[in-house]
Amino acid sequence: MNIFENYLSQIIKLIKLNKDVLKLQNLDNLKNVNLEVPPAHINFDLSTNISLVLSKANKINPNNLANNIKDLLLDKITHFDKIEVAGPGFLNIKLSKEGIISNINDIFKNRDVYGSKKSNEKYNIEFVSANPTGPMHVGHCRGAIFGDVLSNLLLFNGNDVVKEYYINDYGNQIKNFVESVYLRLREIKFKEKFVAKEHLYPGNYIKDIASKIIKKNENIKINNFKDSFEKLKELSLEGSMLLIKNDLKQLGIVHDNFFSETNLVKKDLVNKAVKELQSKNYVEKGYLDPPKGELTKDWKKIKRLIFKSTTFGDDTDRALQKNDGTWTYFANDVAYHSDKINRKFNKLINILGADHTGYIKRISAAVTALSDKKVELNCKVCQLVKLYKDGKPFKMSKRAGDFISVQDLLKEVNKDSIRFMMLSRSNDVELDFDFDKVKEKTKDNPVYYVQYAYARINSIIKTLDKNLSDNIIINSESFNLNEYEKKILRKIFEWPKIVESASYKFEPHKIPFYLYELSTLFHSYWSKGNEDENFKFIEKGKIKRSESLSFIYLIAIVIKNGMKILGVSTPEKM
RNA sequence: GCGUUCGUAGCUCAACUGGAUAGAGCGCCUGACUUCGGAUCAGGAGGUUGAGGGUUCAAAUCCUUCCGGGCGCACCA
Repeated sequence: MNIFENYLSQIIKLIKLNKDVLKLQNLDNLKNVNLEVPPAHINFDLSTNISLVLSKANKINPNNLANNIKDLLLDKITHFDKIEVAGPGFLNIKLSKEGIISNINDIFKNRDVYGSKKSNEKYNIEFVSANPTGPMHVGHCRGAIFGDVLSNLLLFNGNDVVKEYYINDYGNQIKNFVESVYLRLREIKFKEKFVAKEHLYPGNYIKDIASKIIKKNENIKINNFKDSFEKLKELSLEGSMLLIKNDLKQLGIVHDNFFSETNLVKKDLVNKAVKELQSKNYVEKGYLDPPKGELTKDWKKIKRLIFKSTTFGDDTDRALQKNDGTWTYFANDVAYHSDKINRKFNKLINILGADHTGYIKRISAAVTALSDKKVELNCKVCQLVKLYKDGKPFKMSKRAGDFISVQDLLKEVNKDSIRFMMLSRSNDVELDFDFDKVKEKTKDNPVYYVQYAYARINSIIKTLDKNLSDNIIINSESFNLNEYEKKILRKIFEWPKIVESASYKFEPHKIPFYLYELSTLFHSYWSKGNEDENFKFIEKGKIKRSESLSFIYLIAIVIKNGMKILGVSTPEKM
């Protein structure tokens, strides 16, 4: 339980007990009451809107109520030292010395898990799921890191999390990919010239995959594409997935499960899923209207199986069968999600690229239908990454094969910078990724700024011949905080709140922002010593005040916990 | 046309499921290095939160109508 939850529950308990004294009849909207960090210019530790919320429901003056609550809290909660009624009726609270020390000790006790909030859900989080037709490019990077960090965040809170990659190894794109490998194989073996056609993959990595296949399978039959397809598909996919897994590994991402679309079809899971939808009466055999937007050439009016996704708010019903009667990509995906439900996950998360926004309604509808509204599917969309180099936009073209791969990126920038940078914006906003900035080792590059704060802390600890895992004992007799330390402490107390809101809305970007702010406070705290001797931490190799030592430790604990969630290293020296 | 998403300082973005005087970084201006590591710090200027209307003690946040940008709109994947 964090500091806010702890005190809020105490406050609410007291209000309930003293309902009559406070002349409150209606306590229905107590859930709207919050306890939070006051704005920066207000010199208090906590702030609550309780009298504003309750005065409305009970039609009484918020200021009078606030004063009554103030007296009650000061009387009953020993950790509260001073309370002021401010603005329209906020209660600002200062903690007593015992309160502060008790909360600090709590942090030292919890250490690695400080900030986590116990939760016990079973999550499946699907991310990356890049087509297995080649290595990853920069565009995949954002969703990959977003998904990984979100997983870390949910794990930090004690949830059960399975990180999953859906391999789209079925359908036309794969066929084209395998054909490209096939032609490269013939190029190597029969010296046939590879003729680049529109539907084929031009990249050099196809050659690499082909030559690896030949090395391992000298006698592979490639006389006829149709006959060798199955075997070749298996080998080609092995090759491309190896590339992708290597890219992911270098970014610090490891999936728990790779789920193959082909297997889904082989195991007949699609039939089963469609039958299940049919039994629930969400499928009909009928005609779809032609698409509304631009005219499409190949549209045909054919009777086919249709999922009635409009029942759940989709714009139009969706086809489960193609013209030739085989299943659509969507039908397969329905089966995949049905399988997730059958594996007893109660929370599903999909991380998608911006170009899949239009897909969310139909797949959510399918999950709702299949689970009888019991399982929640949350789709998070990562907007585009715009690359900049030398101040100019850097265009990519996948068709021409001149896209920037994750490998290209890693050649220039380290993993830590990439991860931190990719999370430095909310996922639903486009992100400018500037090659030059991300290489800088200055304040312009926030990852170094945060790492540097941590390294500085370590340099102090080393000077004192101490260890970060040491137990800090706070001497309550002489414990006295200066203004900077009070500011820092409030920030430290805020950490659990940041974790909570980041997990609640699936918005991991709040963590880098917070860590940056915390680091700012630290660098400023540190620099006070440059201006004023009295603020130096160390004198003749010894710590001057035990308070400052405990603060350094607190900051280090939080930075470490935060960076661990981000999957970014915290070097002790830089 | 429909859906979706965004619009906040010159630029790039925050703002904790409606809170107090809307905050950072960059850029610009001023200052601090025989340094407890300057990969840093201190200070300053900079705003009608795209526009109008509504809901309420309280709106950048919710509703509504416009305006503008992104993405999507096959039975493809």
